[in-house]
Amino acid sequence: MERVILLIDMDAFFASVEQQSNPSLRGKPIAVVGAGKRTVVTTSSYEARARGVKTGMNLYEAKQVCPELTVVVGNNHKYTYTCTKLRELYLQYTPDVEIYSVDEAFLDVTTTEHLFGGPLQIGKMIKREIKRRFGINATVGIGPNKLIAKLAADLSKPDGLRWIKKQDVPHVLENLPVEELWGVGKRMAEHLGRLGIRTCGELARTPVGVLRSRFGIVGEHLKRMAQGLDDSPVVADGEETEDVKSIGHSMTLPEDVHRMPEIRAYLLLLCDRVSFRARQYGYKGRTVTLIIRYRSFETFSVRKKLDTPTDDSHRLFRAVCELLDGLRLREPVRLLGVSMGSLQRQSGQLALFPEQDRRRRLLETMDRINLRHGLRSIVWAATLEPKRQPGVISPAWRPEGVHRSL
DNA sequence: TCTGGGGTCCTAGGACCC
DNA sequence: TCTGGGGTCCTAGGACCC
Repeated sequence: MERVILLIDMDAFFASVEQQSNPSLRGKPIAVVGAGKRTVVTTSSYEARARGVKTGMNLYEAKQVCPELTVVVGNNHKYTYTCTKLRELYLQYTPDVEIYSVDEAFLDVTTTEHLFGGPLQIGKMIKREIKRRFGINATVGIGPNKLIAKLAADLSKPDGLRWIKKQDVPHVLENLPVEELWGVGKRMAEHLGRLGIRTCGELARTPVGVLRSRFGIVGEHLKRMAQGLDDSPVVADGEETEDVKSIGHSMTLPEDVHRMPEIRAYLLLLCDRVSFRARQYGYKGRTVTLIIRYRSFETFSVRKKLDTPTDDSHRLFRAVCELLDGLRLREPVRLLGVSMGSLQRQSGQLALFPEQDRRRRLLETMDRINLRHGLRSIVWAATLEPKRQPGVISPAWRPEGVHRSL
């Protein structure tokens, strides 16, 4: 059966939520940012976008292009709450709801659309309900697969509703610039441009052999996308079959640091967060990555593989310190990151040695306290030193309970 | 006065084994 | 003594997404 997929995409989500909860912000150019000094624009209202404010700009830049800009420090709780409520709304139309990010969701309505008068009707109803309950605009894209649904939304936002039917796909794609495709960024577009390929139509007509020799496996994928083909399923929350691949945290420090004890203190904090999350998800990791960004913004990473997987913050920390000790830092450090990969599901077996068992019980106790009384109620003494204001939630965040593989 | 944070996937070179 | 090639694992980096 031909599939019918909806993509619901909130318009300027964080900014819209802020304008809704504070009426004095409505109709004004606003930007939602993190709490620290070294922050960037996470989302800007359409009024701000019209004046040139873009996601990723630092505050100085944003104020330059739009002096009347109102800057709002983001409130994570509002966005996560709204996201959770939106999910409940979507579930009224189909059980196949994939929360793709905090402000985007795919709905597979193939088997339920007839109950509601068709895909466009569902799109209209969802838009109306979102407006009524939350006061914000959403764009709905509809297509025979996720790729086209996403494209339909991108082409009709803000406050849009568009259905690209299967038979219309070639016509829509013919003169569409390749970078409009989901997965084709600036670099790939430049690459294709040098081959004389600028539109999806041109890309679709390029022999697959040419693309494969140039881009490898990605080339075959490009050709399929340019034809509007995409088999990827809508994966409902809780139905994920794939495991998480990596867990990491990074932070831009309030000030550049060069003293090793300070660097280690930040790293212990990061290791604590990473291993805490690994334990919550029930994963242990073997690959440990240390990410460093210098004051000059030069960024690099070093990794090592452990003999056995771990979810213990101090084992992780020891590995990170070994990586650090192997480096000669040439500049003050602006950002530090710790990531764990090669994850495997925790078997839950008892530790071989009593010492490990005691350690595990200690970690479990700390985790319980932190879960009950709020994160970082109890921490290792060495992590107390560095202070940092929380930033705005990443748009890729998903609410607890709908995160994959929990 | 500069430039966030969470991920996934792919590539390429070197080590090592058969 | 000198020659080969395939496969896998590991590490570093980059493109891309929200």
